[in-house]
Amino acid sequence: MTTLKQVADRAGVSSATVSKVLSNTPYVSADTRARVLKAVEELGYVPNLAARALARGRTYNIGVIFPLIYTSIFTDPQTLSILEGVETVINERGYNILITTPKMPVQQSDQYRRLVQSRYCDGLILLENLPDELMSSFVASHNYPFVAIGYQSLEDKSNTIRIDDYHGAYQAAKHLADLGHRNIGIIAVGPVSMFSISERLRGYRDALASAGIDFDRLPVACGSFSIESGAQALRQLLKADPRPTAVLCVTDLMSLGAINAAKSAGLNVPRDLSIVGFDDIPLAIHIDPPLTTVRQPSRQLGETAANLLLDILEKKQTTFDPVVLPTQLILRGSTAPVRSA
Amino acid sequence: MTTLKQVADRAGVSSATVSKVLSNTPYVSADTRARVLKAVEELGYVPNLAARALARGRTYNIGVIFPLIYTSIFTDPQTLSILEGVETVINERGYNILITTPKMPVQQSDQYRRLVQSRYCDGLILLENLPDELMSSFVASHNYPFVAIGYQSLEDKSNTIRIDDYHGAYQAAKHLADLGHRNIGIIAVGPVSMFSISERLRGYRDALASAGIDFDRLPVACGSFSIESGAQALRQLLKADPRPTAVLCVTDLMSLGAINAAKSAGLNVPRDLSIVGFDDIPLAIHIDPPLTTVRQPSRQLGETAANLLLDILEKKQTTFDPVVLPTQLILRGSTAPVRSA
DNA sequence: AAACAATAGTTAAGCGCTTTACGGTTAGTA
DNA sequence: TACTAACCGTAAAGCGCTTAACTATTGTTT
Repeated sequence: MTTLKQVADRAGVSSATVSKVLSNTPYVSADTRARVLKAVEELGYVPNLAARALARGRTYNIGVIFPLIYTSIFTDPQTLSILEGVETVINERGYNILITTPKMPVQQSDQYRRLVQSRYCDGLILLENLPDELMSSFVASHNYPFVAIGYQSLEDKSNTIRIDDYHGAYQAAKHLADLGHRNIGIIAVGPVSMFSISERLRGYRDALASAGIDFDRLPVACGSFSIESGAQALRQLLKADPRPTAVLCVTDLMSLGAINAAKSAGLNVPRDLSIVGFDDIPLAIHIDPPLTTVRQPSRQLGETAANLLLDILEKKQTTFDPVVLPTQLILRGSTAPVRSA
Repeated sequence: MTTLKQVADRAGVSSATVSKVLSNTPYVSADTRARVLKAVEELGYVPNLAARALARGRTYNIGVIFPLIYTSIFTDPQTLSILEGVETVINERGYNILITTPKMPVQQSDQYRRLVQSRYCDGLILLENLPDELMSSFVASHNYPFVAIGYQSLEDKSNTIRIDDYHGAYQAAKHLADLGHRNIGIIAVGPVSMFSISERLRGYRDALASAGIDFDRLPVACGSFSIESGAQALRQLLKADPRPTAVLCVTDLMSLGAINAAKSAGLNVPRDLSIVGFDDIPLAIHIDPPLTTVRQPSRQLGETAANLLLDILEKKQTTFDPVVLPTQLILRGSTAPVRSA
């Protein structure tokens, strides 16, 4: 392994000078600079990042902590889009990305604690969606720079970025109400409580209330994010009396299961049953019927989070006010007006 | 931030002793050990990993390099499963995982070179699937420990692990031939050439040859991994004369598109057209009709790769012979006997 | 021509940890 | 009892890099 010293010897300068050249510090003559760069080239020198990290007090690592809830984050399209956005920005801006997916309870995860306490990263991006598993306060108490994606309950709620779950859900529910549906089944997630899901449910509730529908009298079934669990939930909802004419589903993946189950039960979607999802996963447009759903800018969420964190680290700003990205109702073929009985 | 020195002072010993305690070196009295651990506890001490890395010459980072081909790796279910397997093992065994998805051409990617040359990781896991973008030789030339997932062209082909694309494809094609299909369309991927895809095509070719079918006279269309591209490819195949009665598709995602397109064209799958995929993505069982496909143990691929790499790093072994994991044909509803005209 | 500023490069002190070499004890053995 | 061997703990060097502090040179200003 070539070291700074070897480059310095070859270029006939001190190692401090080489360091200066490599970090673009001013006050190095063009001639020296050239000699140094030549030596670097010839020796194929690349700085030892561990040494640099120690000396500079910065690792150029960004930690990404995405707790796994029901399933691996690697099977959840939304989380992946976020991750994709994060990865792009972090790498473009010259940092490394270090991923951890601790199991619950997060606080007891070795990985998690190791990462936070060893300060092996310059900053952290947290997926903060579980009221019982909040990381921000712990991380903040270590004076660790971070950005939380989701909801968090620090006093000031700063450094948080999320999508507008509430209004997205509101629109979805309003859409069904506008189509004349009154008897609407809900597919939620349980028993683990998640901020985003609660907000979506709150959106449904308020929208339906505006249409004179009492959310609390509606049939509710809980899934666990998977397609299959959505199918099961729908089967359960179909037992309700009177049978729902529409279903609000808090995630797209479960909507797929619901549509399958509805078809298997001999129902035509949307004629007999309208279904609306949430997320707008890439697949949503390819299923039959194409899914009416709420689009959320997941990739942008990741990009923004990463950019904000790096801006903070690079002192371009200190903290930032909560950012809320808008959602959008996408009308496709899985919803239709209620048929008069 | 608490340092070793502070712990040492509090425990009334030298920092060397603290270091010994923390690394379980023998010859420390139970009493001293207890005092040290107490001080560690009280101060909430956690070692600075950058300093440790510098002193030990090991970072406990494992780099994962998955080049992005047509799309982000974050949208490819197979890659994700591999990643999931890798992540699980790496974290369980106390390492950190550092992910990079360089754009092509890989060799010119800054991220890629930075990671390889700075030796910031103890070892690398490479997704090696592109003949024109081979990384192993470059990495090996840096004396960097690595494991390649896929196909690579180092002389000895050691330290490679992959699935049995050839036999999986062979079985898929044989299945169609056994059902009486003679006129079979192929949905491949192009124009970028990939080892795994070539092997699958070779499997098709040999199986069909055994059944007396000349692969070269079969209609072929190329997609680009996405669902939509699969749909387009199928539309193209349907123009062939005579129209194929079955389609072999090199990936499941494109099979989904193909099924959709077939339906849109008024064809019944499998009655009018049999379709068989490759991968067995989670969704395969949930579509209509459920997809006949070839299952590959992607997660296990990732786990094995990670375990082998760590074994090498921990000197449990040096190199290993190529590992080939078996594939399995999964019969579902998208294939049926050919109808006599 | 004196005073100062800007430029170019060096020295040396760390960053926080690991580890070798070594001194001092204590126990075991002949 | 003397000698070895196993223990326990410390001092100090060093991993490879950065960066203040410093010297020396050249250029600029009045």
